Amino acid sequence: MFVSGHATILHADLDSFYASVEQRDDPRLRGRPVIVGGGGVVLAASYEAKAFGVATAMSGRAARALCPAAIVVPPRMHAYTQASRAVFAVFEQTTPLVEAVSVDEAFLDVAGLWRIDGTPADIAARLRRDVAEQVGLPITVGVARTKFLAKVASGVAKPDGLLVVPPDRELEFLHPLPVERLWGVGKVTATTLHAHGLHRVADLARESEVELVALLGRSVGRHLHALAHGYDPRPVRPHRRRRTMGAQHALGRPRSAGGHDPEMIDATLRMLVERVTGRMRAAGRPGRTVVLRLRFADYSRATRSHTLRAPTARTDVVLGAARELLGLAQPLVSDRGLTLIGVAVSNLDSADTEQLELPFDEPPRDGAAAGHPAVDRRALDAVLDDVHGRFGTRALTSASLLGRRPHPAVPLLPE
DNA sequence: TCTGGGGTCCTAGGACCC
DNA sequence: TCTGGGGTCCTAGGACCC
Repeated sequence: MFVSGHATILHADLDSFYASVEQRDDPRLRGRPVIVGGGGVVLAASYEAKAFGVATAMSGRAARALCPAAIVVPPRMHAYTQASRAVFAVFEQTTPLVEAVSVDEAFLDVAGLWRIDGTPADIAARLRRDVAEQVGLPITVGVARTKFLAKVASGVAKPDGLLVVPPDRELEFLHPLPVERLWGVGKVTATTLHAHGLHRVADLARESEVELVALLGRSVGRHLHALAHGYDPRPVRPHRRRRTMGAQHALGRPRSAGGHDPEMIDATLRMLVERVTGRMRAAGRPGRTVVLRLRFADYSRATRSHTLRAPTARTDVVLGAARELLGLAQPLVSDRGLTLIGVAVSNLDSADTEQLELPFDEPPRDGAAAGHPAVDRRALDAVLDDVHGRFGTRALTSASLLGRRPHPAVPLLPE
């Protein structure tokens, strides 16, 4: 067993985030069952509502049936974003090693703060107090030696709690828990495990890695075997960058047999692309792969993607690609009836890379860009110097892309 | 329970290159 | 000419998370 090291990782998780913000901002909602809902679905439920069985992602109708007294309020995304920023500011003032998991959740590594700020348990207690005083929201913190155990600990400690898992008592804490508590065990995996008589983490820990891999596949099998033994080497990684940006919209079931009006679908597509590319430009993150997501009346799904030659955040370019992809999927659309449409862009770069463009006099044909008659050699050298100065030698490696894939607007990508 | 909107990671086959 | 192995990129689908 691997029990060396101290419990220095915090998992901080705001309780029923959206609902807590609503209760904070409207005293009449405090102590009462509150549902934040939009589009007929529960986005968040206060603990008073959860006591009736109301859960996130449940349909509004089902939630009202369980808890007729619940107060339903529409979401105020802007308020939640503001609250999230304020909470993350408290995290950052605790330690620079903050890894955001979502708007309401983060890992903090406090290993280096022991001497100055006290034990991790002290730091966690202070963090909870600071969030309550400065932002007015309840937050639960789990403290353990690994990210996974810290996360499980916060889950067990909810709501408004604090739980430390000492390194020498990890398995004692972990093994009685149901397998669904493991990060990465969802509906499908849980069903598979149950079918083989595996219900608790202890059951999992008794299986060999080979057996779990045979049952669940290489990645999931290995992952769960490691977690069941308390092994999780993943470090807290601050400043992780988003890899995709997307937007989607549910259309509802088509009324006529012919499906939704094509003009309405195109307008939706345009709206989604504008939303995504607007966010990309604001974040300075152009991207290369355009992904169209579709869902149909029978709940089947499909994705179609296209990778562009150069990253872009331009609405017209992304919209053009998205329209082509929709055309590609037209047989499915007319066959099954469209109920949801989504656009995402992945392969995101940083803006610095997009601005570094090589000024060709005319689009080069085949062959290496360097030395090509259409290329201004001095301009190329200037760009390479600039790239080298900004990104170092790795960027120069990337500049060889030019020779392989000449294009009028090829960016120089630092890998 | 018939489902919103935003993400991450893994797998697998085919194209293509060396 | 036949044959092999290794690696990367692209596309599509699926499980999972909040």
